[in-house]
Formats: sequence, structure tokens, C-alpha cells
Amino acid sequence: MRTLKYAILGLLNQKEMTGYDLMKQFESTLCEFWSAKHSQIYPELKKLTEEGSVAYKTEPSDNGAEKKIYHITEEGRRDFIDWLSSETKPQPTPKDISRLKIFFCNCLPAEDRKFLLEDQLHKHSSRLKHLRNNQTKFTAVPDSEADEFGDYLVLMGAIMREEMVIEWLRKCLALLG
Amino acid sequence: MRTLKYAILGLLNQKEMTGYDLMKQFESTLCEFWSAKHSQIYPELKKLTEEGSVAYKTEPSDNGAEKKIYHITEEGRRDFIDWLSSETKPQPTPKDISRLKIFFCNCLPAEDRKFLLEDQLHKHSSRLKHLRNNQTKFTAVPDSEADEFGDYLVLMGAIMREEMVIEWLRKCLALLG
DNA sequence: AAGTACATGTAAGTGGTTACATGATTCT
DNA sequence: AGAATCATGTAACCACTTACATGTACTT
Repeated sequence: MRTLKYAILGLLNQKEMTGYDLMKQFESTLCEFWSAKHSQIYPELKKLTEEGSVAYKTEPSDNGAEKKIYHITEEGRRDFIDWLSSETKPQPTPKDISRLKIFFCNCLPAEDRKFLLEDQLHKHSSRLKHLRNNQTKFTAVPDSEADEFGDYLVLMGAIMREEMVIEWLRKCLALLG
Repeated sequence: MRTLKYAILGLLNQKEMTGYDLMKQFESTLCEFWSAKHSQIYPELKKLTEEGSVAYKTEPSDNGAEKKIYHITEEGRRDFIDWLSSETKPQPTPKDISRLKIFFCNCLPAEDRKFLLEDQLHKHSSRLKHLRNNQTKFTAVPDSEADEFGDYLVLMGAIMREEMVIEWLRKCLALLG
């Protein structure tokens, strides 16, 4: 489905950047709903260049070495907008090892079962704390035309997701008695 | 990480079944947190047989042809329980195309943006309806030692997830003005 | 002298999907 | 006669991860 392609095009549509910058974006902002390692990004950029969706200029980096600054082409931008407006088919399964374990939890002795759920509870609680801290960086809801608007929406979604998971785990623990 | 292996072992630990039965389990009960096609299941069963985690007996099926009924071995059961009690490392990203599109939604004209969110809202609403219908099959909370206990917990989790997504999408739509 | 951040790439392997392939039985 | 369900498998391909590989510059 070439989703990585569109994630990259979307970012380059916001501003020109290097493969390294893209990697940083995936690690920070997009990490709540997409990820990509540099070993996937660089080959994809090469492919996108060949296909004419992006182009780059070579510049010396802050240190001596060369770096490639990529920007989206008109063709790439059209392709990206087409994808963005196209229908999103219902996705298969967000695979979740933790839920898989909880599904099978009746096989464990009561103590281990409790530990499994409480461990998840701790992990999601600290994750939520971290996300709420990120949210303080927004002093107001960004304008709906600004690039930060999407940031704000998905951060809100991530916070709500963590709150929901925590509530679910608490209910599960309660049912164990 | 061999997660499919443990999903299969967990199911065979509940009761013996064929590859086809396993496929049906993935399609129905497990679909909220794991999935696997028959093209992945059959080779995995072959591998697990070679490794000694499972074994099978051949029986004629309801029609004439032969079928393989798999069961878990003592070795497989030990391996499964070890996995179940082992620590669950925080998972990377549940990749989500829909959130990716919402992240970039400021690139779309107001009308298309609204359509994108409302389309998701419809899909998640009908999904929630379907899940709530499934829940009516439980007349009471199953005993925490029964196989259906896990079923119940993950179904509750799936319902809460859909409710959360719907609430989030509504908030997003409200922010568009 | 060692570690981190910037910067870019390739190779091998895992996990998963789609398509190919076959065959019996039951239902419409 | 045609479609759906049961039943099992393989092959090609795609997406992604881990490890290999290199080099600069700045910081401790």
C-alpha cells in the first residue's frame, strides 16, 4: 500500500528536509501512529527520487560532510493529496501482544495474572504522564490550517487511548477479585 | 519474536483442533488483537511439529478427505506458559493509516477534511454496534478460571477502544468548527 | 579517549499478504 | 450448474527489523 511513501511525502510537503530529519520526525511526532527506521527511509527516498515524487539538492552539513535536502515535487504533491482524499479501507488488526496475553490469562496462577495486568498498568500510566507533559507545549488549540493542528489532534487521540487502556486494565483487575 | 507460535500454542492449549479451526479462531475471537491467514498458519504448524511443541493425528474429515488434528505437547505447554509469564516489552507503534491521514488533514480543503473524519466515525460506529451485539452472548461475567474469561476481557477492551475513538473523532470534528 | 549527534547507506532475515493450486461435500 | 464451506498446502512478493558499515564533529 506504500504507506511509508505517503508519510514521507506528507512530511516533505510541510517543509524540505534530509533523511535524518525525517527519521527524527518519525521518532518524535509521528511515533504515536507510525514508525520507520533510517534503514527503511533512505531506500524509500531513493525510490521516490527515481519515481519523480521528490528531488534533492546536495549541501554541506553543519560539519564538513555532504547532506541531501529533499523536497516534494508538484507530481508528488498531487499524488499525496489524492491519497489523502481517497477512501481509507478498514484496517485489519492492530496487533497487540499484551492483549493476546490477557486473552490467555486464565492459564496463569492468580498471582502472575495480577502481575501481568499491573505491569501493563504501570507502563501505560507513565506513558500517559509523558504524553500529558507533551501537551503542555500547546498553549492553545492551533489554527486548523496550521501544520501543528494535526499534531494536536493525534496527541489528543494518544492521550485518550492511554486513558482508555488504563481504565480497561483497572476493570480487568477488578474482575479478578 | 515468534508471536504467532504462542498464539497457536495458546489456542491448542484450550483444545485440540485443525489448522482450519485455528484460522476460524483468528477470524472470529482473536481478530480484535491478532490475525493470521491460513498461508501463515499451515507452515507454522509444520514448524511447530518439527520443533516438538505440537503433534497431530490424522483423521477423516466430515467429508471424505483427511484432516490433521493438532494438540499441544508437554514441551509446548511449558514453552507457552513461560512466554505468558515473561515480561512484555513495550511495543513499538500500532500503525494507523487513519491517524496518519488525520495528522495531515490540514492539507485538505475544509469539506474533504470533514468527510475524512465523518467517514471514520461511521466505520467505528458500526464496528461498535457489532461488538456490543457480540457482548450480549455473555449473560454473565465468565469465571476467571474459564477459557471464556479472556474472551470477555478483550471484547470489553475492544468496545472501550471503539467508544474512545468515536469520542476522539467527535472532538476533532468539533475543533474544525 | 570515549561517547553522542549528525549523516548516509546496504544486507540478511523475519513476519505477513496475495495469489496460485487442488479437491471433496453441501447447499441453492 | 454454480457457490459456499471444509481442508491443506506452496510461491512470490512486500514491509519492516536488526545488524553491518563508514565517516565527521562536538562534547565529556
